[in-house]
Formats: sequence, C-alpha cells, structure tokens
Amino acid sequence: MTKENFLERQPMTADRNSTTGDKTSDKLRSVSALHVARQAGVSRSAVSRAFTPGASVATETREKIMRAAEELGYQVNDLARGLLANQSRLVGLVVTKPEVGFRAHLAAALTKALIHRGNVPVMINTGQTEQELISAQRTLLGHRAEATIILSGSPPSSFFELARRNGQPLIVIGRSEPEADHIQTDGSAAAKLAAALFVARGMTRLGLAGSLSGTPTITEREDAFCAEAARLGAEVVIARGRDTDYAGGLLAGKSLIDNRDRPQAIFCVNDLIAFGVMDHARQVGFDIPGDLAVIGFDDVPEAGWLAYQLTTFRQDPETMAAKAVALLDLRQRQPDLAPIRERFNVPLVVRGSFVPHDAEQLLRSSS
Amino acid sequence: MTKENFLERQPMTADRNSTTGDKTSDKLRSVSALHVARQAGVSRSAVSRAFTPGASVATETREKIMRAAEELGYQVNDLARGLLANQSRLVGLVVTKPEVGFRAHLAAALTKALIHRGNVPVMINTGQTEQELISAQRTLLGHRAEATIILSGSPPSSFFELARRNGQPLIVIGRSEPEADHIQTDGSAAAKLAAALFVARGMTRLGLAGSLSGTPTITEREDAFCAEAARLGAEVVIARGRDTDYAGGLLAGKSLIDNRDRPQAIFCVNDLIAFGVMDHARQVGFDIPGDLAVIGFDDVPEAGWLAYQLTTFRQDPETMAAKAVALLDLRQRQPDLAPIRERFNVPLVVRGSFVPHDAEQLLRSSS
DNA sequence: CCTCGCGGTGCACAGCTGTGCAACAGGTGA
DNA sequence: TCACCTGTTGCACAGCTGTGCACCGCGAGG
Repeated sequence: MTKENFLERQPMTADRNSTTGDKTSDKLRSVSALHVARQAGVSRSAVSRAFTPGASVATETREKIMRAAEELGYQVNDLARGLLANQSRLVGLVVTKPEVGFRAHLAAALTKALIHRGNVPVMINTGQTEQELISAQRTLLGHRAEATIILSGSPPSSFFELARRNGQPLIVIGRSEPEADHIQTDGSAAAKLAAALFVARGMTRLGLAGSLSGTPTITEREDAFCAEAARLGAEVVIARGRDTDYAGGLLAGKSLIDNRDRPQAIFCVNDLIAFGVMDHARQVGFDIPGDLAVIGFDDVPEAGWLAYQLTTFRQDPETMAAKAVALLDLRQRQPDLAPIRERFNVPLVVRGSFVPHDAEQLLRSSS
Repeated sequence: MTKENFLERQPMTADRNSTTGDKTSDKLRSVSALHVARQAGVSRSAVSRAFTPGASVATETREKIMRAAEELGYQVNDLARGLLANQSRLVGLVVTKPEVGFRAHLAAALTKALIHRGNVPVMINTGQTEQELISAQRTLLGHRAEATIILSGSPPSSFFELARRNGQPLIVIGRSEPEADHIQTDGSAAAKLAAALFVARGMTRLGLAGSLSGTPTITEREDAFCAEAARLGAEVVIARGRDTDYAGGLLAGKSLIDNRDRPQAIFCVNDLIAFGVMDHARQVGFDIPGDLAVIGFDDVPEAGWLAYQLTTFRQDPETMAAKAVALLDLRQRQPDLAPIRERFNVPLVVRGSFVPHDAEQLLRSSS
C-alpha cells in the first residue's frame, strides 16, 4: 500500500483460500512471518523481532506488525522456533493409570503448574515395560522436550542413560533415584508415626494393609511401619492385595479382619486401600473406630467424605507440583549440578477413623 | 572407513562430547542425520529414507544405517519433520479439572488411545475463560497440532473460527456443537428411563439433584427427567449444588431430604453428586434403598464400592475414546465433510441403591 | 553386443524462524 | 558544520528433514 521494498520475486503460495488445489493430498500451508511482513510492509526479520520479547523494534513498527498479524491470524511456528533453538517447550509426564487416586491429582497439578510456566505438558500414559518407557522417551527426545517427569514406575538404567546422552533433564517423583533429581515424601516418618500413635492408644495387635506391587514408595511405608511396631513391642499382621487400589484393600481387609484375633488398628499404605478395608470391616459388622482404627496415606478428597472420614497423611499435590517446577528451573539454570533430592514430610489429618491420644485430649479440653 | 564420497567441506560441529564450550549459554546440539550418514558412509538422504517406511533403500544400506544410528543414539528430529510437513503428531486435550470424576477416566482413556495411534497427547489443563481457551488453542496451533479435543466447557465461537481458519480438526465431547464434530451420550434417554423406572415402582414424589454449573450435558439430563416425570404425573422437587461434585451433592441432599415430604427417589445427574446425596441421607438416618432410592450417572469405579452400590448409567470411557479416535481418522481422511454427530446411549447398571421392577422379578425368579 | 528397465543413491531445494553483522538515519555535542 | 553515538532495519545464514529429479550400475532380453 505504501512502500513495497521487500523482495517481489519471492513466489508466494498463491491464494490461501483457493479451493482449486486438492486439500486431501497436502496439508494447507499456514500463514508465515513472510505474509505478515508483506502485509505490514516490513522485512521478515522485523516480524520475528516483533514477536521476540526484548528485541530491538520501534514501537510504531511493532504495532503495525501486530495489526497485520492479527488480521492474517498469524501464529509463530513453534516447530521452526524449536528447530533453531534445538529445544521445544514440551515437558513429558510419564505415568501409568493417571486416572487413579493420588496420581490423578498429582498429574493434574503438574499440568497446571507447567502450563502456568509456559510449558506444553505431554501426557505419556503407558505401561511400565522397559520397551514402552524407552519408546516414550524416544518420542519426547524426538520432539526435543525440555524435560521428562516420571510419576510412577521404576525406569531401567538405560532410560537414564538415554536422557543423559541427550542432555535431557529428568525428574523422578516418588522413587529414590540416585542417578536423577527426585522428589519424594517421607513415607518412612509417617509410617513410624502411625505405629507410634496406635501404640500410644494402647493398641498392641496391629495390621498392615499393603500391596504386592513392590513400588519403592509403598515398600518404604510397609517396612517402616513394621520396624517401628516391632521396636515398640507391638505385633503386626501383614496382608497384601495385588494392586494399591480399592479391590486390593477389600482383599487385604478380608485377610486381616476375618480372623479370630483381628488387629485393633490397621495402617493402610494408601487411601484407596483404606477405603476397601473400611468397607469390608463395616460389611461384616464392625464399627470404625470403635472396633477398628484405620489410618491411610495420601488424603485424596474421598478421605473427607462422610462415608469414610479417614484419618490419613496428607500429600499436597500442588506443593509437590510447585516443588517439581522449581527443581526444573534450578536444573535448567545449572545443568551440571549433582542429582538433587527433595524429601518433605506429610502432616497427619485427623478425622473420625482414628483419633490419636493427644488430639482427643485437645478436643475434650476445647469443648 | 570404507569410501568417503560425501561432502568433506561441511563444517561438523566439533566433538559433541567436548567440554570446552560453555553448556550454559547454548543447548547442546543433538546428533543429526548428517552424523549418522558420515558414520555409515552414505548420504544424508539415505538416512532419511532409512527412517521413512516404504522409501526406496537397499536392505544392506538400511541395516548399515540403523547400526550407525544405534551407536550414535540418533533420533529423528520431529520438529524438522513437522516443519516440513506443516503438521506435528500432537493432539491437544482441553479440559478443566482433569482429576475429577468421569473426566479423569475419559482423559486417561483418550491419552492411551492417542498414544496407541502414534500421537502425542498434550494435556491443556486450563480454565474456561474465553481468554484462556483461545490462548490454549494458539499454543496448539503454534505447534501445528493435528487436532484439538475439547473435553469440557463451552468454547466461544471465536474458538471455532480460529480452528477453522487454520484447518485444524476439532472434536467436542459432551456438548452438542453444530459447528464441529461432537460426541455425546444420550443423557436425555437415560434421564427419561430413570423417571419411568421410578414411577413404575409406584414412586410419585421424585427428587432431582442437579447443579448450577449450567453445563449443556447436565441441563439436558435435568430437563429430560423433569419433563418425563411431569408427563407421567409425578411430582419433582429440584435441588442444585454449585458444582457437579460431592460437595454439591451434600448440599442438594440436605435441601431435598431435610424436609417434611421428602422424595421417595432421587435422580442425580452425576455419580459424585449421588455419593453426596447418599452420604447425607444415611447421616440423618435413612436407609437406601429402603427409605430412599437413588440413581446416578457415569458409573465411575466408586459407584461399585460397597459403601455405595449405586445404580447408575454407564458411560464407558474406553468406548468414547475409541469413538473419538475413529472420528479423528475419518475427519483427516475427509476434511470437507459436514460436522459429524455421534450420540450413543448408556446402559443402566443395576446395583443396590435402586432395583427396577423387572430386575427384581428377574432376581426373584432366578433364585 | 546393444538397449532397456529398474532399483538405489546423491543433489538440491523448500519449509520457517532467530540472530549476528553491517548499514543507515537521525539526533546531539563540540 | 562535523564527528559520533544510538536506535532501527535488512541481509544472510544456520538448523534438520523429506522428496522430486537426475544419474548410475546392473541384469535381462533381443
């Protein structure tokens, strides 16, 4: 319209809205910075600079470009941008069964925090086979993802090797992993506290509802509970369902409760398991906490439901997600740091399924 | 090692493992097809062809290349590939609160199905503001995502316009959306059936536990239930919590039950709401289904828990995810088709919270 | 022995962006 | 008026891949 000092010989790709070409064979090309440059009467570099924060562009020029971009519906091509930087803003979340229990809340909190940070969270919902995990990581590397966050499972060492070779930051949540940055809750301290609180209430026949899954997170809690109970002179009966879910809780509950000398209190490594245990106990006629005390782990929302009122250790997904993002920041600033370990402890949320000694006193004195 | 007929002048980027360069300023360049070509003693095109299914490469050459790629840890750069094709394998899932209720299961099923299809699912966990939705869609367009799937919320028309202009397939789940492909369950038929089943059991004072959220999916169920009940001459009391969650159910339950002439049966638009209603009813001493019958919607796993045994309409997340993927296939094959609507109905899963007349007969005759 | 066909391979280009470098305009101080 | 400095802009290159086109070698058929 005004001056046309850009290269005219450049063969523009015809009219974008023409319906002559067969759309089926080739994907419609989208509007690029060159289109915007032509529309605004500036060079393509100027367009690039207008969309780069801190670049040197005159205010007037930037506005002109932005107007043109708006008209044409221009969107910076993140593929080209990433190609040049050898880095995309993708962050992979590797997780199995992301719909279940605490994992669902953690995954949701992570996606939210990552989006807030300007990242693009990719949800890799896959199995735990070495084959599947490596395949997932290859996909992420192919897209030059910024980092990979592992929410569940125990990746093989080849997995870490692959990430290391490609300079890909890795964050493991839950598992203690000396080769990579990891975040975990102090399940050991919590389990010990559970045992101590049971014993302090005079309970000496304890139960542990665990799982055969063999996850490090879970076995840590199991071992700590048993050790502390033994140290305090209490007897522990162990029952394990197959998975760390409601069905597993039902099974463990059956095994623990349908017995001559059933335990007076049960520590469940998981809220879901606790729900199963409680439901079975009630079905066979026991009162909670009258006949049986129960403590869980996670504090998923269902723990607060009237049907359960479960006393449990609270893992806060938002806090953990914030921690993971902070760790990612740090790792990107200082890639050569030794693996970092973040371990934080979990408060007990007291509800109806078990009231510790001192809490009861507190309640009584306050009334 | 053998012949070296490739261009020698090409300035290779020094030694990849050298620690002389400052890693902090620039991201480590990864191994490209050129490195593999040099290692295997072939041209770069050959490498590209070796990784392209159906391309013309001699078997011997391909094996040589694959060996070299393995040694170097080569991974095709999907950014460059996508840049050329103007299309990445990303698929966006736009969803709010992906950790809650049925949405969690649907989102998980979708990510699984998409990964199985070779896609990279991106979880956009964001609010429902027009601003937020548009921003999410711009991110996806910037990465040249293959498609966007909307799991919740009612995007503004500018959203559809943006997708249309960029040739981006859009699939809406739950909402009836004339402008785009959409999948929905026949909530209307289900709600009608619920009303009819209640009336068939001689119940004439009915309750509806809904929500103020105003989601089209929810209001469809509400309206259909009320209409059918009215048609059958039954009275309906309506109560609505704020959200379609447990807390909303508690509130609705209070409002419906703590009344002189409480309903004999309640249809809840959602399993979570049903749990809240049931818990409140039991807390004030009512038996289910003796004093109060309840029907829910979704059939989340909790509905099968012993504490609830909720009779509810089953939405199968796997089926819906498969449907969505099939729709995506079809849309990519034929981009110019008119918007497609997939609507399928949901079976009633009978459990303890309400047993329909015929089902009871069946049970009695079978014993 | 010549020609033809065909499978395989290399060259070169396109796709879109960020940025170093040089050029240029305009303002300012001497 | 002139030198100088600063802010702005354009050019050109790099980054990595897929693929059309041309070429080449080799086996087969006449």
